[in-house]
Amino acid sequence: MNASPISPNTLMIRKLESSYSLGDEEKQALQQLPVQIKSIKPGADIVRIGDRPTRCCLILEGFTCVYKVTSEGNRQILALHVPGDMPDLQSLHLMVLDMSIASVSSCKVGFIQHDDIRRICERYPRLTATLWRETLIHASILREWTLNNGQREAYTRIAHLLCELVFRLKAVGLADGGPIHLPITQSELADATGMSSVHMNRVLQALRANGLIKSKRAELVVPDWEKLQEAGEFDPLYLHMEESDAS
Amino acid sequence: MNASPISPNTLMIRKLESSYSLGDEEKQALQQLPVQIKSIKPGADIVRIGDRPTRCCLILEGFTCVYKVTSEGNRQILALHVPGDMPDLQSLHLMVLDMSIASVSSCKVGFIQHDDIRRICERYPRLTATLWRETLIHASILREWTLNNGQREAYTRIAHLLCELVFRLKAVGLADGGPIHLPITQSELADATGMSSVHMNRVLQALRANGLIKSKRAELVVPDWEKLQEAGEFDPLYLHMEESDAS
DNA sequence: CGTTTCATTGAATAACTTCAAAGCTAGTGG
DNA sequence: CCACTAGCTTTGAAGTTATTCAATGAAACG
Repeated sequence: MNASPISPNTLMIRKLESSYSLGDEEKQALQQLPVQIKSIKPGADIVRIGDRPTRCCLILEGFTCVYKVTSEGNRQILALHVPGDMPDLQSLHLMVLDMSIASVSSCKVGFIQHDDIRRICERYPRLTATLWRETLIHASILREWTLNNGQREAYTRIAHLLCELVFRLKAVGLADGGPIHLPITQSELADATGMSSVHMNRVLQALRANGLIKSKRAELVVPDWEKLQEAGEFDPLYLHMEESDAS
Repeated sequence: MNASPISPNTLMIRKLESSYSLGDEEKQALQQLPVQIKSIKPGADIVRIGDRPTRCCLILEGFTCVYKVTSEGNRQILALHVPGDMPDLQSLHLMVLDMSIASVSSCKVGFIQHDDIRRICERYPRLTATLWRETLIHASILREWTLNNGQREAYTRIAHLLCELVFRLKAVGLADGGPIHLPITQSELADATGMSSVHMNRVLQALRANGLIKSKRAELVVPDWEKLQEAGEFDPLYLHMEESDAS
């Protein structure tokens, strides 16, 4: 289905380039980064809170999530990542991980050594800026999530989350008008939006009843994007795509 | 009360140094950054969503918050900042602001031109790392907030938030064992934790009844830190203080 | 074909919100 | 110095949203 013939490095470059222009030298440097590829089963931890990583990960196929758990055992999903994302760039500068990352679907992940990244960042400051920017965009997305979870009622909240996912998948070519492969359970969506899975189920039914989505298992269809966007109060500004920074 | 005789630059350096070692050259460069100081009334916007800032701000006195508002007009506070914090470093790399920043109390803010920061970052890559790190810590704090708001019940949630505020104020010398000057209204605490101000009021009363806090107006006393910490399930790992990165 | 995981349903309960009013406190201007 | 005002806190009662528990149904996997 996503039998992508492109290399991990090319995927990364395309993603970074999609919101920030890169020079030829930088691209070549990225192209030569060693990437260690690993396949991961659904629901497995990739890195854990408390770890002191010596490498960053790059999502190649499938979905992953960032999460934390309270002492009562309640899980909050803090981010969902799609192919091209680098979820733990922060470990370049924060020694101890303050969150865990797990696979949501079965997926392929590439690992890049911190040392390798640091080396090319020293040489190409523009690359530093690009990676910094990537972490800033993740922070912006989390701000929107926090607004969403804290201030919007369940119906709007879920519509918003679905809008974001579809939008981001479109950006990496994993969604067009047709059915979207979205292997995320209702329970996981519930953990991401801070609600119970029972309520998630009921609200999804309401969205379906209103014709905003069609969904079964791991497949999502959005018959009317405008309508869903409106229901979710979705404004993609916070994703910071298509900004050109010529400074 | 906080008649701090130290300069804005020194405050910034101390804050950055408190979690990351800086060389003499870097410190000197920071020391020479031009800072434009401005006094701001309570409840005033400092920068607004949609702006394209050409400078960053540095909190010198008082409290500020980052917030976003839904189209229904509900406000979510996404961060609270204390003196020494730089809330919008992100604007160095994201052209359009995706959030607003407002004063919570009356406060003093320093403004530093992007160009000036970029100049010294180019020259001292270690400084780039330090500022990047600062933005990453803010992101980590937001993750904890999102976990807190999404998964913990009101009582625990508020205890947690209060723990964090006290902890961060201690770190910049604005809290010792005694009464803490905390000019934040219950309504603002409610907006930060995603609950109604009425409920916030009732839960604060419960915390007081249990002897975890004493509070009136803009003053907070924590009679038993251990107890409050336990009630809030507070573990300061996510604040990433006292990490030494000698790499 | 059995097992597991995920989705769906109903009913009872709990947590929290909303609305509306009243009480406090600090600051303001006479 | 006092009365007034504005903003913040507190209270009660009713209503809503969402949770929990427990069970059933449906699809995927080996």
